[in-house]
Amino acid sequence: MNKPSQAKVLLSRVARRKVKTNQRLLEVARQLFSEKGIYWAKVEDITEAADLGKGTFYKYFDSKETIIRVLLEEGLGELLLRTEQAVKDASSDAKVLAAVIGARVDFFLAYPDYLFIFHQIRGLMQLQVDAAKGLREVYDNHLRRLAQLIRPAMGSGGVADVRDLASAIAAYTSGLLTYHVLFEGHEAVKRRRDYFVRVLERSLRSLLKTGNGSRNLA
Amino acid sequence: MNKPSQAKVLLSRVARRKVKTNQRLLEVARQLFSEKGIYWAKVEDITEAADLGKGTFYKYFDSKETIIRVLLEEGLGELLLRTEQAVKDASSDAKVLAAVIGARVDFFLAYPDYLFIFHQIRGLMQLQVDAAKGLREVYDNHLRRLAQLIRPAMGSGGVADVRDLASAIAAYTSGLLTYHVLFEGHEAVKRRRDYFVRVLERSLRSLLKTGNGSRNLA
Amino acid sequence: MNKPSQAKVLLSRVARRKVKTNQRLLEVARQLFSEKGIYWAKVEDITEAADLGKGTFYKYFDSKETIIRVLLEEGLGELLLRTEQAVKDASSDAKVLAAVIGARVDFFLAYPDYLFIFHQIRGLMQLQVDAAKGLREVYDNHLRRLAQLIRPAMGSGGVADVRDLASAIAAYTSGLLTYHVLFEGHEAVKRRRDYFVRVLERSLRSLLKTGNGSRNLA
Amino acid sequence: MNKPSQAKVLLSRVARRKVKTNQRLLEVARQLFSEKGIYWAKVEDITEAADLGKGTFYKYFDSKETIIRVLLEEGLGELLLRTEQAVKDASSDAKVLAAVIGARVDFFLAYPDYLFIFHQIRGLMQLQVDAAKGLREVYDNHLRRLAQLIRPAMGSGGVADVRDLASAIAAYTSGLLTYHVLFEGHEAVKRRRDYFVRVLERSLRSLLKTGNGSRNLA
DNA sequence: TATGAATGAGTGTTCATTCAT
DNA sequence: AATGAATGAACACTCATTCAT
Repeated sequence: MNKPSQAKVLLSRVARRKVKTNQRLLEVARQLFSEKGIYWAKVEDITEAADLGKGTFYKYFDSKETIIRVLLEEGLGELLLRTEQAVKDASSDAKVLAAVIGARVDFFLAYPDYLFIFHQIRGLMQLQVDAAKGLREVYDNHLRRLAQLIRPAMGSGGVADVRDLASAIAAYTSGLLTYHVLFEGHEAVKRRRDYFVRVLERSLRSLLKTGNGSRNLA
Repeated sequence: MNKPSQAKVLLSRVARRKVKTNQRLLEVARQLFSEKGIYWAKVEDITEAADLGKGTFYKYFDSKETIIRVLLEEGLGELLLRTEQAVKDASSDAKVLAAVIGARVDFFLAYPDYLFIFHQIRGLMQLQVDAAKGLREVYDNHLRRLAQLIRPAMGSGGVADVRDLASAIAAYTSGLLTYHVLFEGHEAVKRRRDYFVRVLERSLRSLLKTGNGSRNLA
Repeated sequence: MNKPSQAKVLLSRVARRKVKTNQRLLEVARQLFSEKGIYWAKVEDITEAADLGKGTFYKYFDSKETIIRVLLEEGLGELLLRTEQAVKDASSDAKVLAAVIGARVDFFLAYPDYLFIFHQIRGLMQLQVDAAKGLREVYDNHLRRLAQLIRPAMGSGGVADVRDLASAIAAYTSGLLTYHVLFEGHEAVKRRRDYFVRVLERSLRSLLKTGNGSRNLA
Repeated sequence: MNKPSQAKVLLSRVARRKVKTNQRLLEVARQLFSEKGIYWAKVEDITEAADLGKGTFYKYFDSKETIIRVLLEEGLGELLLRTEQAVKDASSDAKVLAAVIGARVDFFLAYPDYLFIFHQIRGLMQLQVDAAKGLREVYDNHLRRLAQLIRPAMGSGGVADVRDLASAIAAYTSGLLTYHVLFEGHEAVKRRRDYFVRVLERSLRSLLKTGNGSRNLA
């Protein structure tokens, strides 16, 4: 009765350590990718900043590409979580869009590194390059889930596909914020948070009304 | 009377050939940078696609970085040219903004490759990387000129600096189009050209009215 | 009591290996530079001869230029060490010059590769080429130290500057030996070691007496 | 009677022009090789300095290696010519050595570029590199002829082979001058021309007396 | 004949990844 | 598990040489 419990405690201590190392690598990578760019940030830069041996990196991630994908997954995961909560909390269908946008804006204001990383990854995804394959899948999955989330609240708007609205929400929000954070700084944007939410909602509603007969390229 | 003319023809034939090769390299680079990304498109990819020897590239451009900058310069140059014409053609100050936006939208619809290249370059510019230095200079110069162009037509709006409006015009336009061309395709966006001009004008005017007390980071 | 010692042994094994690899690279480079010339000996030739991967070279030396400089520094360092010892051991001021020359001759007979490498580097140093910059600094530093070493023993000879004598010692010794080792072979020169010391001393003393009103170009 | 003469005149004009271009290339190459070094001076540097097209170089010389060899041949040819004259002018056998040395010193003072070029070429010749083959042959030929020239004047000295004396004359002279021109400047050495001749004669006579049982490596 | 645009083998260097310790 | 020394494929770039004009 003691042994197993001891083993469990020991294991969980090791396990906790592993989780911590994993997170440290991800955090450091996020920051470096944002500062220096995905290609210019070297694996060794990451392990050095995380105060780990270079080999350790490969104990946690199969490759540099993998950590990029994991970072994308984590970011989009957290983003979805917040979006889900926002949808739940919305008092009416009419307020869902604003709530969703607000959640996403808040996410990027909480993790501005992700703005620049997502900018780079969006650039990557559209390239005819192997590195892009896995990323596109992750991103598409996020859009799919986002679409499911907002579908109930959307009437039969002009947009043929809620999926298109989802991708527009994603693109507009991070596009707009990337630009403004870059030029006005994180703090200034934070202060005008509500303004940006309003602008985005208006733009997206306008998109909704117009309809666009788009074919989704994804 | 024949000799000199012949010589001239001969000379201009060689000269024309050089100009053509230069253009071919730029065109091919533009396409490959757009398709595969600036990082993944190798110099040899470019020369191969242009059906030239690898060394030839370096007769025309000092380095890979140089061709990226030249491409940026050329693109922004053409963009400015069209913008200038649009401002001249505008029948009133009130129509200048729409004209400018229209010119820029038309540019990107004419050279969609530039959308993706600019997206990448904008990503590059903000990085703390040597490669970014020269590019930022070129881009800033463009924004400065754009600001000069629209200044006369702008009253004293809420935006402290016309320069901020200029950078917003640049960022909003290519940001919006990048996204829509990617997801709806070039043709679909072309058809809705006027819609996008209207959307952009409205967003930018809204920005103008709001004012933002931004500090320009550039 | 065992663990730390084990760890220490383990660490020193790796450390020793590193030192060994470093030395192997330097040795191989010294030999190849001497045999094939600094220009014709390629980095890959060196790593191949050292039975290492090409990338390993750059873990130990920043560039090919660096290993040349390190080789020069090491050679001149050892040369200075032997010269210092010789000066200390000299029983009188009058014997210092002969002792210094003897030490330098012995050095080159012990490491004949350095004769040819120094010949090349001296050629390099005088060129108006970037590669020469760092080397000249190292060499000048050596001459400066050599001058300090012999100054106490030198009266006020006809040479305005002991520094000039130092550079003459350096140049005459390796110049003469380079030629004779090349034409008579290492062994033959070794046998006549004392003869060369005498010849060099006489030539240098003659230089001293003459005086030359030279301006030192270094 | 007219035609051939015309043809001859025309031909000789062209021929003269060719000779001139040839000489210009050689002169420019000599200077650049001396200034920047044989490897660092590019073929294009030479043609550019000579104000010729790059292709023209290859109309006159098969390769870069060829021009180096021609330069060596020309230099050694002129050197031999002057040496021959000096031997002829010598009033007695005893004065031949001094005359030969004087002629060679004067040559290098007239064409100091050759000092640095010969330094480099001597370095090259000893390398186990293909580029060295042809050069060694040219140099050896010069030494052979130099030996023939001085043989009559040499009694049966201690040197087993006059050939060894010849190579010593060649090496000592340019070795000593290279060093002194480099450190004291061309002008200073010119002023002390007679001193250097005396020093060299003494050193070489000392070599003669000693004998060395050397095996010639060439 | 003179040219210089074009070439591509060859070089130094980088960096993601592996693996012995 | 953690490490970091070692690796080598891959890349940007150079330059002697060729050849069409």
